[in-house]
Amino acid sequence: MSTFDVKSVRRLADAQPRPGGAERPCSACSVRNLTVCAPLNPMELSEFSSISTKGQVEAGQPIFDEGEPADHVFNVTEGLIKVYKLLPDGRRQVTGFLIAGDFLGLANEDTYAYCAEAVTNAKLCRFSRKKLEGMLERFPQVERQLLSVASHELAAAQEQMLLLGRKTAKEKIASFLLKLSTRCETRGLPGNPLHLPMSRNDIGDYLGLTTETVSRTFTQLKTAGTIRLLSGSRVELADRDALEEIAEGL
Amino acid sequence: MSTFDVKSVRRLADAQPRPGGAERPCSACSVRNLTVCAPLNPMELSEFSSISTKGQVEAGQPIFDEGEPADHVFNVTEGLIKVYKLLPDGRRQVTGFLIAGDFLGLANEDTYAYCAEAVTNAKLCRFSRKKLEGMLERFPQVERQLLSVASHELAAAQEQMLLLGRKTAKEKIASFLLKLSTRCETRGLPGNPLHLPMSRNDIGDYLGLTTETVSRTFTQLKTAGTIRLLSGSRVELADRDALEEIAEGL
DNA sequence: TCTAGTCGTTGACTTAGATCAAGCCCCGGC
DNA sequence: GCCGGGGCTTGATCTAAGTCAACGACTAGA
Repeated sequence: MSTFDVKSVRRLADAQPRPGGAERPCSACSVRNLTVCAPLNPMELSEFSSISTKGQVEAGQPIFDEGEPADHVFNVTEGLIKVYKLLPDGRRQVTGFLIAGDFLGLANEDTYAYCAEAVTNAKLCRFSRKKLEGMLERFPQVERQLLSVASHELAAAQEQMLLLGRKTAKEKIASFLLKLSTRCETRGLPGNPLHLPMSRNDIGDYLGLTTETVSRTFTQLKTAGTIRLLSGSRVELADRDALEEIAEGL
Repeated sequence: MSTFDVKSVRRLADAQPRPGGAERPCSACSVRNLTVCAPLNPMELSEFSSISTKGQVEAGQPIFDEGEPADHVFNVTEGLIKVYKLLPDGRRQVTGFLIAGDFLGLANEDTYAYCAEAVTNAKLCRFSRKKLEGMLERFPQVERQLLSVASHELAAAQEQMLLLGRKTAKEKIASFLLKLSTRCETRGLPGNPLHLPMSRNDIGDYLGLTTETVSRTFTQLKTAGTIRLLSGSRVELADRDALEEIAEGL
């Protein structure tokens, strides 16, 4: 396994491997059991890891843009990534926030259908798509895992459509906080209090709202005692049951 | 291959195979080259088809509901299916309209995460999930195809999130008409004039709008000469370029 | 042919959330 | 400690789309 970093290149997708890099092996990966690599045994993992490179991106840096050749796929191992699509006039829809263990770059076309950008400093594990596809024949369990990941993402996408199309601002915020909290917990990150490193604007673009409405809704929930806004962009979900009722429109 | 129909049962998912049924073989299937079966050669197809049953559903009949055990997956061979999710108070989000060649039931949980219902009389090809999973080991090209289908659906889902979160009513309607039109064309169905057998209400629930707004927006586009409303719930896309500009917010 | 019911259209009015416009707070650099 | 600037919050106002209500157009069945 080689390494790379993006101190000097604009995009992680363009970064060249740094062959001599000393890095923790995949077997010691913090998200070992959460990713597409999970079904591999140690020996297989070692072979599989030969096509991967580890890298890091600084907060605010793009990883790839919509329309670029989709040459790589990634595993997020640390930090927060946002994925979004744009309209010509600049309107933006954030389609997902990715955390440790999430897979990035699943696409069937030869170009990316969306942009990906680091929200915080982040670390990723990068695979050449071409090499990965070659590997899949030898490791069908990874392909199975990819299908499973895609199915889960599809279910999540449908849930998000329900949110975007039919929920009120309050319901959207409550759903967002709950889903992110449980997702963090399943990845070994603190779920309550919950860290929200993304801006109000990012949250708005994820929920189909404006910054102002996001802000107002947070204060509303705070005033009702349902959440508490802490320092360091942290939120405490003070009354989870209430949030759950709000999220479902009850 | 056996057959079944749902004259006497409420749900296609519950219908029992009718072993003696005389049916066209899979090799003569109208969507042969559009579905997950596409990568199979005639011999493989014949073996593969042994686990499938063909069936039909009448307009308005459910195929399965959210939360039911996800025992089957389906290929739509004829007609129109709608897929949707509900909130406890009845608000509904249609997450997709499926036509000939579409795959239904992709899910990774043991229960369906959404409801599926026939909009028009429809024909489907049904597979037991358990048997299908067993087959996948023998036919990795089908698994590959499933991953490809899932990736495409994921990209479409992200496109729909952009629509739901950030587009205006007019942009939503224009995007909807264009996308459905091209999708019909790739499946060998007429794309212009376009048949819209679903109700205004269904369209609204797909686009995050109300019936009234859908109706008003249609008249608006009609008045502008961009579309023409024909008899038999058909729409002519009179000015495709204009529609495309509207859809992208230009 | 009449009738009842469903779906679509149109109009009048309301409203959730957007927009516009200040301030405020917090953090980093000097 | 003192700016300076971005992000966050709050207030005032506006508007796209929702709601409520009526009516028209098909369709299916008596």
